[in-house]
Amino acid sequence: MPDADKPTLLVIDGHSLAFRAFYALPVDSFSTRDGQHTNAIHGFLSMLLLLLANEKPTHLAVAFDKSRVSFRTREYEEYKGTRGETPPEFKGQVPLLQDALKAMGVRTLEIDDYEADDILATLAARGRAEGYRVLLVSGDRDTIQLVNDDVTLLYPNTQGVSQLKRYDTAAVVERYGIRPEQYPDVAALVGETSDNLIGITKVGEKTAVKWLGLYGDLEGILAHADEIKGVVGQNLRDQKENAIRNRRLNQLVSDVELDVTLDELEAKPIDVEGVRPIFERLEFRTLLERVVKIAAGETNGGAVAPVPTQTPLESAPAVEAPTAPVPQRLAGPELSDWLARARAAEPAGLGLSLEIIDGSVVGAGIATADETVHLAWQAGRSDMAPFEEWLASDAPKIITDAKPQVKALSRSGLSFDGLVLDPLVAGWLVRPNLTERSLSDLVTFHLGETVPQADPAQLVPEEGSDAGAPEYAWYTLRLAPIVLRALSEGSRRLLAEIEMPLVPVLAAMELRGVTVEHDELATLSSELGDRAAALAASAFAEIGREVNLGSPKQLQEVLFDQLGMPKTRATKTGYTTDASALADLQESNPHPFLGYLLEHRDVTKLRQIVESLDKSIGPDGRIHTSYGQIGAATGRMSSNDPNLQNIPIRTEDGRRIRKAFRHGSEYTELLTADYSQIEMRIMAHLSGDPGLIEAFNSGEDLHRFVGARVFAVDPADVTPFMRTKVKAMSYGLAYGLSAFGLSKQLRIDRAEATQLMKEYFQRFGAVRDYLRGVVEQAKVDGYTETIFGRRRPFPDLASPNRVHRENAERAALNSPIQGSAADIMKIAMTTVESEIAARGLASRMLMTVHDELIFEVAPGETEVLEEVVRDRMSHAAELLVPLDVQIGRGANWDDAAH
DNA sequence: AGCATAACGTA
DNA sequence: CGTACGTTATGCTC
Repeated sequence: MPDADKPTLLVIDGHSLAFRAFYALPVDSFSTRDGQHTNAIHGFLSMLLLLLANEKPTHLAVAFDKSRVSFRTREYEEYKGTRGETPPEFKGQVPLLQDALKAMGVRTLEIDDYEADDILATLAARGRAEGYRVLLVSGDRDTIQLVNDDVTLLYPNTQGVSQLKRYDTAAVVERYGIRPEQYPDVAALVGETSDNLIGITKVGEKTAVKWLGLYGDLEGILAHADEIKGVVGQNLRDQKENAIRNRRLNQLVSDVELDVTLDELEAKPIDVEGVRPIFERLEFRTLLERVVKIAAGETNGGAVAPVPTQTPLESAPAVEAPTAPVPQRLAGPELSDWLARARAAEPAGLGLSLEIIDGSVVGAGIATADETVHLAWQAGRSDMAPFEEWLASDAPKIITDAKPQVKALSRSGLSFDGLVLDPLVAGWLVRPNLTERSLSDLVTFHLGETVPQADPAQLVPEEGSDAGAPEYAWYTLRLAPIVLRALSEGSRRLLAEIEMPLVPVLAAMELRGVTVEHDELATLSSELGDRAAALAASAFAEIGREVNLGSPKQLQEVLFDQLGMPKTRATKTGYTTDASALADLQESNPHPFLGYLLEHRDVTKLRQIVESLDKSIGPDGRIHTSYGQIGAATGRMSSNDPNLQNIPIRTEDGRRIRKAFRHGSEYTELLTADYSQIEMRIMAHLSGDPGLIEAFNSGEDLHRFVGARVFAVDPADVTPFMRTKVKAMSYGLAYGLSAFGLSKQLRIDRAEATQLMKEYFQRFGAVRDYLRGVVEQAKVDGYTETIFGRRRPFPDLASPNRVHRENAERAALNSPIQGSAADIMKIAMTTVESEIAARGLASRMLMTVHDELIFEVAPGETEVLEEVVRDRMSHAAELLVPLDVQIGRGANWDDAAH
């Protein structure tokens, strides 16, 4: 078989190379924010990627020394005894390196009692026997003995690990003047300082090679020791035991028992998703990009070997990233023709990116795989009609971060339809714990390329448009197949049927906003301000000085130093002064200061919310929040600028804020609709628990029903206290509540909490089984899944760190429940919105708060809107239990609550 | 100015 | 030692 056709086995001495890398790269330049040194890992992986690219091994392994002791140290205590303590900066890096290699799918090997070089020797022998071309990488000269026609050694030079010298037989002969298999004899005579093997005094490389030439091998030399004249001859005779011992120790063992076959070392495509968390933890940005590139090369070509590249360490990849085509400027019939051709060329959709200034569209970029068009748009330009028609049609469009662009289209009076994919949303479905928040993040992550950064100084507002949109559209189009491929089939359906249709719905809601009365808020704010000032004054009087009540640091001084209160729960920076700790202190060490402080906290918190809302009221008298569709890892939406999902409701003062939320002047009232106990219903559905299902079908109050079962009494005899307990228990379940947490929350003792949980699970055992099953399944799959196929990965379920692991377990437990509720709400929102449109109603959906929707009602539409909302919401999903929707109406948000 | 932390509002 | 968010003030570092 010609060499080129042979499979290539690459085996690396991990310890030796990592150590070389450690000394080659400055420790200070490679460490994570939390102080973990990474220079050895970085250098090693960088070298590995280079090797993968250049050598294209079909099979791959990295060998490590299992410990510093081996059969050699047992035989000769001083073996490697000259080596000092391992530098502490190096020590911790090896396990992390091994983790990273595992994540990359690279097999690591270590064998008790043997050194990594013995593993190299064994694999070299096996590889040769089985017809492989073998490449060894080691910084240990003993491995020279392994070189032959099929085995090549790559040896790092003094400059580090980025350049490896190739030793084949010819190179060994040239460098040492001997054949590779003779090298151990030379080394035995000369000695090896780094292994603490002392050779024959006055015998250096030259003498040893000369002797070998004369007598063939070490045995021959020793047999003829008497013939060798002079002092060196005498030294040889005196010290021959050294040479014999050295020779015994430097012979590598080529038949170590390994628990792998060569087949099992086959190089696998790199799983980018698996590698990413570890590389991110190590803060290896450029390396990650290189890995992504290699992986992308594999998925495209299907080849095992990575993309060919001569990448020098830490410089830009030699393989040029493709660049976007030069945009054409088209209008009128030309534009029309181009769009027709482009649509035929890209049936899955064209890439689109809009240029937006002050919220309005001023231009657009449209892309196919190899062409881009740049349009300058303004209202009334007739030669833009083909573009406007295309926008309004259901012709498929792909837009990264579509929501703001859909809003801009709407504001500019352009109709829009046909959004089939937003790679930002799709990318979030791939990795819901996202870090990619922009097109450029996605491109770096999925394509391993960098979006050319537009220089702000270069932006020429010529014809009201800047360069950029065509390129963005082009990158968007290229991302599309990659993010789609990364999604499971269920996730693709979720994307197409739930997430994409939701985009224009959220855009419309944001544009509508909600009327909030400034005067109401202003009055409330000043009143709260007065109360805060009075409370602060009272608090200061109690301690005889003024402190900043908003500063935990200063409060700690007051509480623990000045007032001598017992220390509370520790935080990173001291001791907590949070509300529950202060309440505990108030019980154990009553002090008026605590009461004033607690109340001051409440009042200032409310005032702060009021102030921030007030500032957000626009010139139209309305607040336009922004919904984060890719906000929460569970699938929920978030709200920001301002957050309308944390408006107080529990206290009277809080509800006064809700009273400031009104309907617009064209409307008659607000209508709120919320799912009652949706998470419990989802638990009933997912667990199939007969008791819980019966509870929801019975029409009885849920907590009363559950309480009756748990405490074995009639529903009528369930006391409020019993109800409170089971309610806390029920809700806690979905969060992975422990007996400890339950006892703390209910202020009952641990035994009672444990007993309560026991009774609960005796009656509702399927719930417990389900919750356990979720975590177990997640440990197997690595992710959880909602009813509608939304996945969320949980790498930490396998964490050796108990705190991390148990946190992941609770999150995994909760995710399908919270996530399914989010799925249902998203479906409801989309269907309600389209039903309102289909019926031609003027009423509008304004807000969502996780399980609640808020509408403003147009004159005369109360009944029909209520019917539409109730119908669409309750039929958003068919579960084993009904989805109950509660509806309320009123002049403001508070009154509309039921 | 940018960042982390503690605290706290909602579902 | 209960999940998921966003916002704020404080106090540190740059």
